Amino acid sequence: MPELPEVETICRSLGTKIVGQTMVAARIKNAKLRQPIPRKLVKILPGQQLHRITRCGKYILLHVDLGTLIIHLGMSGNLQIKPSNHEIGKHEHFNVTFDDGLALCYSDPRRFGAILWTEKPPSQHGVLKNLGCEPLSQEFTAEFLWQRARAKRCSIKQLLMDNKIVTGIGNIYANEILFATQIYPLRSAASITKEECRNIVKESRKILRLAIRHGGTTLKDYTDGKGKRGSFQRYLKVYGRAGKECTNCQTKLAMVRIGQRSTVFCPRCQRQEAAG
DNA sequence: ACTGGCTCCTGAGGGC
DNA sequence: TGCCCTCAGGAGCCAG
Repeated sequence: MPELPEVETICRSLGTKIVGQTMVAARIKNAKLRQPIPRKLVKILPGQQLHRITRCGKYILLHVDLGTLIIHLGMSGNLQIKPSNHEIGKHEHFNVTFDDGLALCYSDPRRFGAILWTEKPPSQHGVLKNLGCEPLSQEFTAEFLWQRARAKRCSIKQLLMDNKIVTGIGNIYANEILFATQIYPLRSAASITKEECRNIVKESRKILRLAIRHGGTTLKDYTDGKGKRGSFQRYLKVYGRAGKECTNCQTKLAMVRIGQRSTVFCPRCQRQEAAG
């Protein structure tokens, strides 16, 4: 489901409700996710206070007394706050209840997500230690992107979706960023100029920030921690619009598959050869 | 060391 | 109505 703006939105919506609360119980209904949910969580979480909720790429980190819960939502995962006596949903594989009568519930129909536990600094955990830079951080610069891109043989779109280089950009936002920068998605990453990198960095920040401000993109069932839908889907210019008119030049938008993912672009605005 | 392709899983939607 | 096929917001793994 979620890319950076959706994960960020979820973190913000959860924080106001449960940070500072103490866990009283943890339940695992179906441990079978991408990696099994550690059974020991049922024993070790009760009694621990939730201190902070942070985000690392598309990972959500719940910092408690003795360690950190690392949560990934995969394609269809969701985290929501519900009353602790709520009816357990069909795909609600895990939940934690707090001392004030609320529960944090993890649902994931496709079970591509993950719930992990570490007692070390989370940045040392295998899923986090190799993550690239945050696109909204100062570290993400034209120079950084250009240096990484020139050494790669993949397309620019795959580069943007490579979490070891930049974290948090998935298929929707990669499509939107390339449209905004008028770059043909199949262009080789190595052919992207420093000026184009500057533009990619600028537009990435702009699009991701705007998406966060609108609570993320709800295509089907994504909601934040309080069950509220996002509205950034209204601003999507290419994703999900194959065959429709380009908002810029009215040319019919085209679709190709890159690395098994649908890629929508404007054949006129995002020309294969450099403009000019 | 890279790269592309496959895979995990469920559900929705289209065509027949 | 129902069956079959395709597609879906992610990312780890493996062969080449």
